[in-house]
Amino acid sequence: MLSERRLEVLRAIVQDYVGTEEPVGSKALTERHKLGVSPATVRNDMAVLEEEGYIAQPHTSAGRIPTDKGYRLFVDKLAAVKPMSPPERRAIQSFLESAVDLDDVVTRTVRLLAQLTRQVAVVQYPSLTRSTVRHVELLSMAPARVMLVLITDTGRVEQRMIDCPAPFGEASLADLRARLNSRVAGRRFADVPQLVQDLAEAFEEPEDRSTVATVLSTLLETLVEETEERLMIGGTANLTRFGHDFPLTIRPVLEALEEQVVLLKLLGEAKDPAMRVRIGHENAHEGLNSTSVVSVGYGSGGEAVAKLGVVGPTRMDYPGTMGAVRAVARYVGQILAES
Amino acid sequence: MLSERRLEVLRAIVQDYVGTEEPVGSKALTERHKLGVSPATVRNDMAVLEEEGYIAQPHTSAGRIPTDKGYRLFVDKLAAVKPMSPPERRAIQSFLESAVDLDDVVTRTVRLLAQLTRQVAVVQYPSLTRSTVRHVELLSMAPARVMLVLITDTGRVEQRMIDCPAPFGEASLADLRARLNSRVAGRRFADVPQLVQDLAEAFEEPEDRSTVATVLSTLLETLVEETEERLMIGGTANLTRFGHDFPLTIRPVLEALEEQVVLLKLLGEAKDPAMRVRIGHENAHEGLNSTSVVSVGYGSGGEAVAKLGVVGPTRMDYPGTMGAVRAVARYVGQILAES
DNA sequence: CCTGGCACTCTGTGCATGCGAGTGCCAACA
DNA sequence: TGTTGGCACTCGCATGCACAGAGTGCCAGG
Repeated sequence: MLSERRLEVLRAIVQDYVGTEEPVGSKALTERHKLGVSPATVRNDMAVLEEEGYIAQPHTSAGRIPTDKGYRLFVDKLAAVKPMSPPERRAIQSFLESAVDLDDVVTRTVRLLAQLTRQVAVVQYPSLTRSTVRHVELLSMAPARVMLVLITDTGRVEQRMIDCPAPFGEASLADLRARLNSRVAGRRFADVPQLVQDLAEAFEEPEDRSTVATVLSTLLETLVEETEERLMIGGTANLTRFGHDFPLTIRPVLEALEEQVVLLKLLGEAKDPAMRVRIGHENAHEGLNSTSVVSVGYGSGGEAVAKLGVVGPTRMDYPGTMGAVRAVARYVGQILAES
Repeated sequence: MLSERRLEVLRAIVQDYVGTEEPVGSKALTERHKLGVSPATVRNDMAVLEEEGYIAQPHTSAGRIPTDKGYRLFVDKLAAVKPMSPPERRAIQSFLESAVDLDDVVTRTVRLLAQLTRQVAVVQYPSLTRSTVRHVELLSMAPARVMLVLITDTGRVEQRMIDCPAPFGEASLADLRARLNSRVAGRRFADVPQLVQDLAEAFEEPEDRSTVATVLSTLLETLVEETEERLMIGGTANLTRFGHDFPLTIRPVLEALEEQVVLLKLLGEAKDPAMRVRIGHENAHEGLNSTSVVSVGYGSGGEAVAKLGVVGPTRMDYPGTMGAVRAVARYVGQILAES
């Protein structure tokens, strides 16, 4: 175990490096921080820290910079999440409150996150599977064409066109609509395909209804699959603040940001709503090995319906970023619960 | 007026510079192109071209690069739009055909454009104002809460929640819905607010209906305003191919790309569907002074319902880019017409 | 009007040099 | 044992300089 002072030295190195973007040496450290010891002592400590893999030097005779492992220790043991100031909180809340619909909430959240953290923001749309159904609607568009509209308690609306095998009367459509709603309204979305399946089996009589119900069931499943993964990103201009060598690092990051699949993995397992920090090589995706991802779940109730987070250089202000991410997630949750 | 050969020299300079990204000199030019004259002659021509402002040299004793004015001449007089090859056309068509809904069409179009041109792609959603209404629906969500759902002939679906001043019976809702649809279905979207207004005035009887109709009218107007401007971008990773000095150029471009308003202006006046090329300083937005924008309208009928285009360095392959943009626009139009 | 030749101007590169920041190690000290 | 000051050493980086290469402008001759 590292001594108290060595941890203090590590903390100082991380703080200075995050601020200056330059390798930090022993002398500069003792000048900027009140460590109460001489540069020589710090040098010894640094040697140990380097031995243990927490810091490294880019070249011999240069200062030290934290490694991924060093940042990890910093995040786990040395840093406290920095809470937002009351004015900041008010600003967040009022900015989010003026959103008119779900799209707007997400758009605003992305902007807000990007501005607060000065990094790239990623916000996942509230998951269908973990929302409950508020309303299902069937609209007759043409004799054999029906549009299905789904509305969730998080305000999300999805629609799909259905081509029916046979024309469909307005009366039977109304009947189906009523049965459908009485079955699924208020239920969790994940259960809906099964509920609809049951509904289909309950029919014995007119064939067309049962076939439509079957079509519905499969349609709902694909709908869930397809729309599960929507997300929105913003603040990509902040990538230019990555660092001096950034032409090399920025490209794979931009590429990764265009891959929805990668991003979703990035935000982490959707189950747990806890804040999660992935540092450098802890990210599975290779292009993101020099970035860190701070993500957290948000939701209207106690449970997370989706995730949001930011992507930035490993050299980032972790306490501040974590504070901002957490605060935004909290307020988005509130807004969704109200709407 | 410039002589035939001088135009030929300009064309050669543009082609070489676009290919190599390096200033092109007289000797290299005569080697790579069969101009039939000696380097010295080319030098004289270059001097004239520079005098006229079509080309410039970054430093004394360096080769020449085209100016914005040079590219403009090239695009207007010297370049023919390069048509896509049949296999490319087939690929475009089949890729777009497998889209399941409007969102998917737009997403795919963006990807396609970005891949084909290797530049940043921008696609505007089909305009509400210039579409026609296929269907309007009113859904009762709660006693005094109604959801309005709009479906256009381009497959676009928009919805808004309405808080009614007083509870609203299912019967009167159905009545209103029927009247509404008979009035607006098949009409141009731009006319809808007025039509609904007329509908409201036609009512004399139950007050609630007329108030709801009024609410509807204003709601529709704001809906149009708010949703007019949706667009999607992609291929930002291609920004890294901008050039050596790109850390300076890329930032304002990324910033501009996040400003919807700027982008919409960028695509040009929505009225005319003709292909448009804006080169360097021809772009009003300062951050885009070193980029060119190729945009064109697309639509399901003969008329443009929206625009799409790409943003790239002024040093781009104009014939190829224009060919790709035009082809994609054409096929997107087809797909929309079919759906 | 075109062409070859020539002098001139830059940029980019390789190389030697000097400076400064930072390190590692050691001997001395509490 | 842990801390400290001192000292030699190592690099990275900036500077200065010479040189090659590409390109230009201009001029005289065909």
